[in-house]
Amino acid sequence: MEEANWSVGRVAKRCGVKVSTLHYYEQLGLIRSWRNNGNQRRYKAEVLRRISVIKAAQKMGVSLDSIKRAFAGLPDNRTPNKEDWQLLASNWQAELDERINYLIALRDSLDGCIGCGCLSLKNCPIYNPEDMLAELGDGPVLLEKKRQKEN
Amino acid sequence: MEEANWSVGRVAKRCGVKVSTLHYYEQLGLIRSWRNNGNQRRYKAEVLRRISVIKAAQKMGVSLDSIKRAFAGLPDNRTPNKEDWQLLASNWQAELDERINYLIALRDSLDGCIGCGCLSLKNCPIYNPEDMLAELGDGPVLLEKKRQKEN
DNA sequence: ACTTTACCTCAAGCTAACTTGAGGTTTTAG
DNA sequence: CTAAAACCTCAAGTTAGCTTGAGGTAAAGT
Repeated sequence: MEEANWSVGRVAKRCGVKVSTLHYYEQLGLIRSWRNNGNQRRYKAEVLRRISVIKAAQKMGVSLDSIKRAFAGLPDNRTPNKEDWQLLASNWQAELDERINYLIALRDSLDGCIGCGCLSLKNCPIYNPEDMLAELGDGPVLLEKKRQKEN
Repeated sequence: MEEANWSVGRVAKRCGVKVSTLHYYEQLGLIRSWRNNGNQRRYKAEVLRRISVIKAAQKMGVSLDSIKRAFAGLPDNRTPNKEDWQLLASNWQAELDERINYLIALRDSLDGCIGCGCLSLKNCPIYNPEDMLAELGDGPVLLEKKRQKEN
């Protein structure tokens, strides 16, 4: 019960996730632990921040895979510190901005459609797949697509 | 090749979806067809609008299940006409508004975090699960939750 | 007529992000 | 010391929204 030494159960409770989720994250390489004599997982307090960053990113619609790559890009694969966090967050924020803009665009064309009751084959911006909305992609996956193009 | 009589392939091409997607939607009861002599699916042009509504709703983050229930709520389970569409769209738009607000709130607290580099256990609005973001729920499922409460 | 598309059904597979369960061990509380 | 609570591993199940494949039929082009 020392401060520096967390069991899965405690971490889970503190972070509001299930133990199985922590197992899963560890399996994916998102968090790390060492084992005590009895083969039970032990964590540094650091893991709490790491999990919080994961959860924050997920709320933004970032995939675990993407988060993993972001972490991997940090020097020494360390848990994000202030500066790291700022960098990650601003990247994800850019993605978030795009998603918000996409949704706003969608909402606005919807506005038009509600006004006009259109959905006529030719004119409706929502009806037609080839228009401006299409260019914006599928929202949450935007950053992914860009990254893949860059490779 | 008459106007009133569409094959799956034609519908798929026109709507920019795969044939298998149409099979799938039919299986879910989202669209309907009848069969010709050779047991092949035939559709009314109506189906195009229905699929467009589905796709538009999906872009807004509405689940197929939710869409199905929305359709089922229409008189006679008909394909949404202008007025129906206006009703559906304004419901979904409300949900969309909430999601946008949620994301904007998230982005803004992120702004703060980028500025302060916080993520201290006590203060950060993103770090703590119990704060205002939590109240807003998980975004895309908002409408679902509400509906379930109402039942 | 013939050949290439297009279509059919049904089952199984896929991805993400987890959860559940079985069978067994370790810690902790009293 | 003992019993309950927490932990362990590994495989399999879950949900959404489709896609893929196998094995076979129908329609369309030439």
